[in-house]
Amino acid sequence: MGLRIYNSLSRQIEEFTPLRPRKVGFYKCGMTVYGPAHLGHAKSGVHFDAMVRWLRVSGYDVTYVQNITDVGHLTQDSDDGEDPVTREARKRGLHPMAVAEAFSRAWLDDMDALHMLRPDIMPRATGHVPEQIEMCRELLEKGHAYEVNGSVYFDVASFPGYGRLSGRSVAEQEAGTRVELRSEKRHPADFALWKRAEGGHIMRWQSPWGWGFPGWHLECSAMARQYLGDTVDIHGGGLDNQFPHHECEIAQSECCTGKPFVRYWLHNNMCTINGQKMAKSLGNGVLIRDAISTPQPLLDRSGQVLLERAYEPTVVRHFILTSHYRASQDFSNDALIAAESGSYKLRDAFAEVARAARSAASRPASDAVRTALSEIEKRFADAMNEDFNTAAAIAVLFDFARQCRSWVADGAGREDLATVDTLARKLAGDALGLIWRDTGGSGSSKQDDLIKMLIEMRQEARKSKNFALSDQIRDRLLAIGIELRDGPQGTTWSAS
RNA sequence: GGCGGCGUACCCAAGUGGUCUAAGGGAACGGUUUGCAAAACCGUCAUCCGCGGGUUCGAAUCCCGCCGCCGCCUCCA
Repeated sequence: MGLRIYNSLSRQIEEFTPLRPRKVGFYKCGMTVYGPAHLGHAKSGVHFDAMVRWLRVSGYDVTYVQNITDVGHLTQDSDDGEDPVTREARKRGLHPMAVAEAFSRAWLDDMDALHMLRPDIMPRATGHVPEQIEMCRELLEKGHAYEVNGSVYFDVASFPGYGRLSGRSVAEQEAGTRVELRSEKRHPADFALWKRAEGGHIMRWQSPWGWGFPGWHLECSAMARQYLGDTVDIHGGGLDNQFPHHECEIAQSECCTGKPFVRYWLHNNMCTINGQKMAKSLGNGVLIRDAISTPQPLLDRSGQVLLERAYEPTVVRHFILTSHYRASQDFSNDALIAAESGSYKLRDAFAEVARAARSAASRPASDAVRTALSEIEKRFADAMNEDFNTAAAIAVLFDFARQCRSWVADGAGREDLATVDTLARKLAGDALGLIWRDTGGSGSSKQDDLIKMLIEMRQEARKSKNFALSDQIRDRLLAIGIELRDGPQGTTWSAS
């Protein structure tokens, strides 16, 4: 069975067929770099990362493009308001590009921590101004845009498809929209392709219409076209960007190229924390960097606990993947604790297989193991192929982990265990990006040797029934985060 | 006001017409194991899927009504 994905455009699950066989052009709306990334960015990023990983594991040659918005994204509406990057720069007394640079790097750090694959191309809006001007020019030429006082607006009335993605009609919207006075636009739904730069505007470029800067929506159309061609296979982003951002992208791109812009639109749902929307006004936003490294409990503005402590990045990732990308997900301390216990169960089972694969005796490969593995792989693929059901895929991993334990306990041979280990790395690691922090025990460092020595001393104490001493060794190691585990094959340990 | 989504056990969360007396995880409880623990393993844990109707041979899954929660419509992943 091949991949089936939910297409926001048709509102149903469709079989996935890329434009060119085995090749996928994947564009994801990246972030606007005026602040550090929060858990919402993590949810979106992790889910789209899992999709790209799965496409690649499935044999597709994916070109993954994720933009960085560093100019043009206005805080108000398309013809008024300030660029948030510029606003942040003013607050900090920095150049806007310095702000963009700082938060771009911070975002890369967060992505890396959560084991998101770096996009193949991370284009920036400011680096593609000529392309945007060119697109603007084409749209004017084709009669889909008009210029007013140095700004260029897209003429929504010229594109009958406008509203199809988000299920709105321009006429309906007019009724609910606040009356826009003193607007230059012909129609309230028209949006800016190019904005005239007023007096003190720092981020500005020379254009056929004078000094100005590009509108937010235009960058994605221009950059997607630049790197993926007129039609991209998959375009992803947050549900909150479905309207107006994606709607506007479609209008610009299709009017410009005359071709369908996107074959499959994918939208991830939003997240909440303790049942509430994360909002600046509530002071309950949780940054990725805090979730994975805070030394103390995270509180909201009213002193309520958001997260008791930090969680390993892979635990955060695991938690995100236990819900579907189109479902909303609530972050809470309890939920993360539960995810942590479960995630470490997988980690430990797979680590044990890897360990056993190095030490087990050689033995002819077993048909039973081979059959079980292909069964696991099939169930996992079925889950992922059904609109990237990562939650169901993780459920398969738990079954897999249980079997791993029993193979090791039953003394499976080195060859079988190596095959098991390879599959575990493929499904958990390559496909889902569940790559846990090294818990030690590979036996190569001085610390490992020391712990090994203490374990041996504890064994001596236990043999001579000196339990006071053996327990003391165990307890004191635990106090510094090293947990001993006694098993039939001896004692293993892991460091937290 | 307009548009859309959701409500599954103590918690998280899959499943969207029959294989569902509902996956998986966490917690809890009982047991095996252990010098004692931890880990691991086995077992128990929703006859039922917000509530009330309806359609159907058959519904958690479709339709209608109600209640509750959330999102979008202005920037947000």
